[in-house]
Amino acid sequence: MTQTFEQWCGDLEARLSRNQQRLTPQRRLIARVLHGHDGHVNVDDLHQLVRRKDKSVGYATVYRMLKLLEDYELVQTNTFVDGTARYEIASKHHSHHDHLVCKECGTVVEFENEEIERLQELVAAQLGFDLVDHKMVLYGRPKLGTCCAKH
Amino acid sequence: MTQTFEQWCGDLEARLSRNQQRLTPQRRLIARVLHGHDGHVNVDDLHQLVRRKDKSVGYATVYRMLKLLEDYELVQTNTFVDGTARYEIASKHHSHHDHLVCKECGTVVEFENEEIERLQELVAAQLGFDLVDHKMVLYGRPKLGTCCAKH
DNA sequence: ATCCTTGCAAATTGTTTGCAGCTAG
DNA sequence: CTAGCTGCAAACAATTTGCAAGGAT
Repeated sequence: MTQTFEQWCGDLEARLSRNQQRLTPQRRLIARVLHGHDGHVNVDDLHQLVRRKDKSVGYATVYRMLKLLEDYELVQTNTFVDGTARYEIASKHHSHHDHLVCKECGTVVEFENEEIERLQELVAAQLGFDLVDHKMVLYGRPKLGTCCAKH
Repeated sequence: MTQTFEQWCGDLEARLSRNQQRLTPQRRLIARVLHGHDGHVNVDDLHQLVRRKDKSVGYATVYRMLKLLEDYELVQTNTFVDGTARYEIASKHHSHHDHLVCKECGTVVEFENEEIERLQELVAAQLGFDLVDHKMVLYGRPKLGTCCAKH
């Protein structure tokens, strides 16, 4: 279930104004670019993309915006590709997914698995916790010599 | 199933000499401290601990040693506590475990779950991969107001 | 007028590297 | 002697921060 930019940005604006913060043109632009991207952007690329629309936007603004979105849980941060932070939009209206990384070529595949999620809740419960969030990354080698994307 | 330091260090020495590398006093010391620690050490603390035994050991040596151990898969690296790298010994003789982090106080709890591991292999297989490795971190909030360790 | 936000540059943090000297084989 | 290893300091990369100026309420 995907969410339109307007909906997502509405969430953002609500959160911002609740904290007497503003949805400035720069922030809206960054939000739009991020929402349009298919995920796993790093800061550098995001900054580049934003600059294609507005040369004046600075690096720090992108970082600060991402931090905001992170705090508001409107993006999900990953570091599994190459250690540097990568971002994808997230919200309760987007269904949760996890990632599998190909050890051969680095391609990232997304997947969902209800069963595992259920077991994770169970495990947490057994340890005395309510499961709030989780990160799971699988690392695989492609079967049959055929690789996911490249080669 | 835990492994003695001697066994683990044997593995290390074997790997090293296979690559005409040496188990120097510094490296042995770092190995010993690391093996004695109960896990999730960061480089800084490890360096401190090592220095309590030998003031002369430098920061870079610790980093280089950890990289070695990582390459040889004799340590497992985590970054989930605060983003900086933390290490714990690992080997085929140590059973695999995953982590749950308390959102309240940051305490890390370890657990194992056969069922989830099986499902992970299944998911990978369905996507056309052989599962090589995985990382899973659960984030939880303690039930009943009682918290894991602190407070 | 106040307070949030911005871009820039400088600062910080975590980690890696170059190098001259040292050490084991 | 050769090759690996060390400590130190400098280099690096990713991210954060201080600050003076700009803009919204």
